[in-house]
Amino acid sequence: MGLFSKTCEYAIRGTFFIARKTAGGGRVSIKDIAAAIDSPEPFLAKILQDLSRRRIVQSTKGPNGGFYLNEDSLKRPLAEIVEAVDGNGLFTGCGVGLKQCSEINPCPLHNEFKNIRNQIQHLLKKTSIGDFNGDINLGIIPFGIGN
Amino acid sequence: MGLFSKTCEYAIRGTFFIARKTAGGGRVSIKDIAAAIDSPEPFLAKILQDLSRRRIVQSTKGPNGGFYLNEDSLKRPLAEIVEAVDGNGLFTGCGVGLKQCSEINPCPLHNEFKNIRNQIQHLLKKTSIGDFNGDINLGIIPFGIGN
DNA sequence: ATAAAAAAAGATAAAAAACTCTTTTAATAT
DNA sequence: ATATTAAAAGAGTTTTTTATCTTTTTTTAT
Repeated sequence: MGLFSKTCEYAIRGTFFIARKTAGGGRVSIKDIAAAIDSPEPFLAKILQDLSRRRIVQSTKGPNGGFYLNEDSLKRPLAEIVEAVDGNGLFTGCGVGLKQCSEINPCPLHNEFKNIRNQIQHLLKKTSIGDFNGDINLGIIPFGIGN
Repeated sequence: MGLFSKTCEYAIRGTFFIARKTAGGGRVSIKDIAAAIDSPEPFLAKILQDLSRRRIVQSTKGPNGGFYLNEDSLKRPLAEIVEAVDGNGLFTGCGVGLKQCSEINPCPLHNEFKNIRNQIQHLLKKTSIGDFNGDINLGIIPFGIGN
């Protein structure tokens, strides 16, 4: 198990790919996204459907349709995708699930976990969906051939 | 989803409880452990069975039997429980599952995730199962009534 | 030796996550 | 208007995780 569920990883990778691919305008189809980010197409379709309902990504049907991102969406933090898909379990509660553990009565590991989780949250909040589109990423290519 | 699977949380809580409860000698039964750490008894039994096979906890059958920890086990890092139960997915690979991402060709988030995961690993490695038994924990009580 | 206690082992069940397939709806080009 | 394209919606299926139940084995006390 990684930090995120598989569903969430697909959601992040898919959204990053849409951002990059449609940076100059246009749309990209589920088929193309799925192929590029190595995810099962119909499953990804469901995930993006959900993100679309939540206005995290945009889509249109019909010829020349597909997924894209508007300006607002590009500015959204990664944290919104993670929260939408995995909830906030990564950021809240006791790290080891102790009922009696809280801010007031912290378990011995509480503050250390809290520190780590705050860092995760900070990273996901400061990173926006559109952050890695341009030359900013210094030649690093986050996706495979055909990106 | 938190950092760990539920199975792993039960394993950690259970082992901590065994450590504390048998610090002065003796054994503790699954029944008592399950009640104290708020986990389903037969499920916890399976988990501890597994940890027992891996020599992470000790057990004996029969009257006055139950679970306990020997000196070696008390010194083991929490990381061993986590690895045994959840594997090393939390510490390795790309944070968002990018195939093309690696040390040599890192994705834009690679190093930030790596840093966070190293911290998690360090915390789990430096913390031993027996660490929170004595006065060390400064009056903090990690378990409920009857601990 | 026998009975009782307690974990180990094995087999099964329920719930959640991951994944697939089919039909419907919306958009566009002709 | 019609055909075509592509996502949305809905209804499954499969796999994994979480949880339960029953039987067996081991240990101890009597």
